[in-house]
Amino acid sequence: MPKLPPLNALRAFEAAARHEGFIGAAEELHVTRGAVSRHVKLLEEHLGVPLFRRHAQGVSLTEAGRRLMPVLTESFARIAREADRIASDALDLHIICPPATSIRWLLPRLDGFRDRHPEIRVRLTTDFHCDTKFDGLEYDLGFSIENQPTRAPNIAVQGLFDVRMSPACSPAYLASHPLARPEDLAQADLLHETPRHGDWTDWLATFPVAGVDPAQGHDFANLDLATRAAVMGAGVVMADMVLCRDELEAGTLVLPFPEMVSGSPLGGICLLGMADKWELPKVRVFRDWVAEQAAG
Amino acid sequence: MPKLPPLNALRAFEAAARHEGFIGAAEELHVTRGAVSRHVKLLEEHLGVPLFRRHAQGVSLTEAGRRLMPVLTESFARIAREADRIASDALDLHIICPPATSIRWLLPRLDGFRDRHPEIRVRLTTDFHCDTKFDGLEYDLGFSIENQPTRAPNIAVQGLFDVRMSPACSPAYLASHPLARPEDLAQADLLHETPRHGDWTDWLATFPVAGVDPAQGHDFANLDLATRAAVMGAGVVMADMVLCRDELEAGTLVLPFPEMVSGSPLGGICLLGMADKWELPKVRVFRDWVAEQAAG
DNA sequence: ACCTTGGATCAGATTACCTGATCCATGATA
DNA sequence: TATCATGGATCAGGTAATCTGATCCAAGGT
Repeated sequence: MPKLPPLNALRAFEAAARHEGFIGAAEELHVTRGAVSRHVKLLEEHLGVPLFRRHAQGVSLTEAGRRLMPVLTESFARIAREADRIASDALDLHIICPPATSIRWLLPRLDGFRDRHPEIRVRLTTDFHCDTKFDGLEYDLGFSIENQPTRAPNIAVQGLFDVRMSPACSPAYLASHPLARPEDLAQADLLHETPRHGDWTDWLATFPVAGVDPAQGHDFANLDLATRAAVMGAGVVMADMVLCRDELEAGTLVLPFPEMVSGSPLGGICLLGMADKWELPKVRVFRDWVAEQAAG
Repeated sequence: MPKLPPLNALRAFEAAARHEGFIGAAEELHVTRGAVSRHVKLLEEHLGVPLFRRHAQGVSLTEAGRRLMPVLTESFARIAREADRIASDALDLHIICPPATSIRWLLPRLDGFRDRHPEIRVRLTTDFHCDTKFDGLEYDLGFSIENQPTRAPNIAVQGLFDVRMSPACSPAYLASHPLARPEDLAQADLLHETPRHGDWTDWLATFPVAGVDPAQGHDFANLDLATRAAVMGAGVVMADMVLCRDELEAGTLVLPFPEMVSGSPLGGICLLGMADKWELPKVRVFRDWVAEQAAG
């Protein structure tokens, strides 16, 4: 098992070797030359070999020193580079967001945030398991669909907008599959997102409709895909009023039962963050911007 | 300019990451878990990112930790490996010796030393510039041809044998180039070693012979090559009685003027060493063995 | 012969580090 | 469900490693 020499002595030696003198190294390390001299001597004693030849003007490497130096220079540079990258990543704003919210709501607006705050580099991770994954370590903020506002005391929450759902389909689908009454949904193709798979169940809990099997229909990996399938006329999706606003305004999706929009029971979209980071400038600024977007 | 985090903290983190826990790391580093905890915390503060996720049983790496760990593991291993090699080389006995002495005297005897002291690994460097190169840093002992026994006070010297020189040639050369009297050397092909080029001059200073031009003849990179050229009948070499003993005993070289053997003025072969290492076991043992070989 | 440069060295000050005790959260055990 | 075991966090206090700053010394340059 190879043993590691004293690391600070290695660093002093490496600096001295690079500067070809102890004074240069001392300046770089913000210590006196005596300290560098001591470190080098310690390392030489540890290894049992002289690493420098001392002459009147500076020092020069011995064979042993010449072998050791490049290893140290490269290793230290590699460590410093990686540590720097990690530290600078920590300055970025890391956000995690579920797929549909990410692709249909956040991403289209994010350029606006970047324009307003070019100094903050936003790094968005789109993943379904936001709420369970969110522990404040990897991510500064997380989007989540919550109906219980209670969480661990160190997690702060900021509500954005309610989840308001209603069945939606393309005008073409509506023409070929008459949906005059809610009961007609029993014959319709229901479109689901698989990970939650509760959208239809939740809505039917609010608006009980006899004869509709909430398990029937097609499954999609996320709500965005299900919605796009609905636009293409594949069936009826349980559409979120906010996330599907573009399609509803453009008329590519229509609501057969516009009066039957479920409200808060299904929960609301909110932002999660660690309580101790909640007021960091980068977090604060993003929270304010998101709140503004959600209101507008 | 990337900045290097505290190195001891990096080492503690690396060990903790490898052991997936602070206790294992603490044992490896021979400290308490509190110390490891402190180091890791320090590093996390330095980088501004958590490196571990703490749970009840041990810890697991965060994204940042997962990026940092392999860099450290590899770098430290590389440093430890090289440092170990350098340290173990320091245990070897490093000797520097001029070419002719090396090839004609030391090397043939060295197996005998290895047999007697298999625990000492001898590393022989054959190089002309022994005496100037020898500073006790790269080499533990150096062979040198000295005529002035005074050196720096920190250099110890041990005489081995005198340099005793006399012209020598092959029997065939002698037959075709009669060398009845020293003056006949004026017509002979003199064989020189180039780096010193003083062998004939020195000998002629002891035995002045009218008409002989010490610059005339052929040059060889070292005395061994010149001697082998003489054996092949190329001319007359200034042969060392010790280094050419084999050829003289076998009769492949003969001395036209056996009574004209120069003595101590040309100096003697000796061993050089740093005074402070002079009595190290490995040095002592080698010195004794060389003295024995020189006497025998 | 003088001065400048650059490393070696030492006593004393300072800092970083380690210890060892205690606390706390979690998951296993009964 | 209470208890225990495990493993990390934390803190005050002591110790050891490290740094400072003065001084010394050797080697080149002028």
